[in-house]
Amino acid sequence: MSIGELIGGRDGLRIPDPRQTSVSVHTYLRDLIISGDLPPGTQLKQAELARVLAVSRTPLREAFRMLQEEGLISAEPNQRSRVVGLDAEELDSLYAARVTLESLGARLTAGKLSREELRSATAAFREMERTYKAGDMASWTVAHRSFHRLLVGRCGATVLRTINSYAQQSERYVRIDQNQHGNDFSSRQAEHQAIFEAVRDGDGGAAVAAMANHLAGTARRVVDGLSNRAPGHGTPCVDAALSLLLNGCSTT
Amino acid sequence: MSIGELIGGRDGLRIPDPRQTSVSVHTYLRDLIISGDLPPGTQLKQAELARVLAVSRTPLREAFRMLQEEGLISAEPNQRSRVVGLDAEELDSLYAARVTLESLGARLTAGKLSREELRSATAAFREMERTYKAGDMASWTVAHRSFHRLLVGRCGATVLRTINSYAQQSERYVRIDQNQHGNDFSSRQAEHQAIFEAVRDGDGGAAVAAMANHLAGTARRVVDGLSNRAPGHGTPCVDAALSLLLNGCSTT
DNA sequence: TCACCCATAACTGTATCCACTCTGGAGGTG
DNA sequence: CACCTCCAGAGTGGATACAGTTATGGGTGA
Repeated sequence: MSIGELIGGRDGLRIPDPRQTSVSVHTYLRDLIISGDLPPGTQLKQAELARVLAVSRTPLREAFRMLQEEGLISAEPNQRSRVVGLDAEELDSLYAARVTLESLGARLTAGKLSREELRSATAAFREMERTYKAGDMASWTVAHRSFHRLLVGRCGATVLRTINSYAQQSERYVRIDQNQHGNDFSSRQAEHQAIFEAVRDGDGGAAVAAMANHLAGTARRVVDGLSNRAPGHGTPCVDAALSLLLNGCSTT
Repeated sequence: MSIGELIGGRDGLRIPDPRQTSVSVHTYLRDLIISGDLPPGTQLKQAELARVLAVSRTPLREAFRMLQEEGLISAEPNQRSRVVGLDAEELDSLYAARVTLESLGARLTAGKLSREELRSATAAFREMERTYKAGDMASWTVAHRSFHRLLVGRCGATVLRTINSYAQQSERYVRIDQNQHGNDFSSRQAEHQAIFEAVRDGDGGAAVAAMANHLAGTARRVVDGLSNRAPGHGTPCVDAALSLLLNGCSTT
């Protein structure tokens, strides 16, 4: 399957600022990978992509380097880059780190959000309900992303970047989750509400517990879904992280 | 201060594989930044750097994009890139994440190292003692890095990449720590030993406790050292992370 | 002394060229 | 028929030149 065919139905590349074409290309390709339009294993040929996107190879190669640094594509010398896929094991450890980091982020953020930020979080929460009921999952994803980002907003720029990167990585597989378990929305929304209230009220412990349980639940469903086609092996890493966050290191 | 002068005393750029000049340039520049030879705020001019390193701008710009993705340099359109510096607050949150992630890594690795890996860790441990007594801090850093990496070796490729990135970021500031507190080597080495034994014996809880305490101690010294020139504000993020790892989320 | 302006320098993107490497198929060999 | 070798074409990586745009810094005038 050629790249031109794969992205044929999508919106084309937008370059709002011609001074940073490589950034636009990077964002565009990242979205293609995260959305699943470029499935794992897809070969990315520089010349073909440059022709399809109507940019030269120079900014394209810079975008490749950024994607490579994020772990989304592979890059071996003189070999075509490929979209990287995660197996169940890797996804388990990724989610374990995500559970841990976002829980820490929620704890560091608890009680520190401004009135303005709290209002934004509430708005995102309501937007999630609205878009879900309307079946507009694309907008739901945007609101969901914004909601989670606000609730870990005080953990420093570097850590925030990592959390975003992990969220993007795992978002590729959440799509599976959404399709398979589309009807337990209300319980997930209740989890979101619990996180929000704990962070709003400055209860760091509750924020950690709520965030950890929420993400661990997602992780279990996603990894299970991925394992349907392969031998399932559970989520040992996520379980370890969850136990660590809830009970501390005393319980081995 | 020009770049030529800053790196004049150092070894030049080595390009072992001419097929990946950009990777060599990336590694070289990263080392320069981490070592402090390029202090925060240093302007990086593409043309000048390309001339000094005897490479063209193409691989140089790819290296810049990778450094930017790692948060080591800033990149605004049509502006010179600058080496990014961390303030005490950002360093605190970075270390909080590092404490959390590496403790998780140690837990996931506990009891899973092969005999070969355990031997390598022991060798690195002894090398740290030898090089420290010999005053060869460059070699000590290499051994120390290797030691820490081995003890979190089973936490998945993505997380391992993050841990490495964080370690590099903070390594820039540990140098200060080494100079100021060079004489408590024995206690730090005891901490290293405690981590090693817990991981070797498969005691996940002890591994977490040992790793968390070790890194938190380093964090406090480093942040304190950084705050000498600025108003000190302690390490609230690291303290929160440490409490979370040791006691779980029940204690707020 | 300070504010402003302009020439210079620097960055970005594009295009093109060349060297090197890898891939995949044709053809030969056992 | 399976396997190997070899080679042409495709692909990547790097160097260089050029155009357009912007920041910078020093000189000038108030």
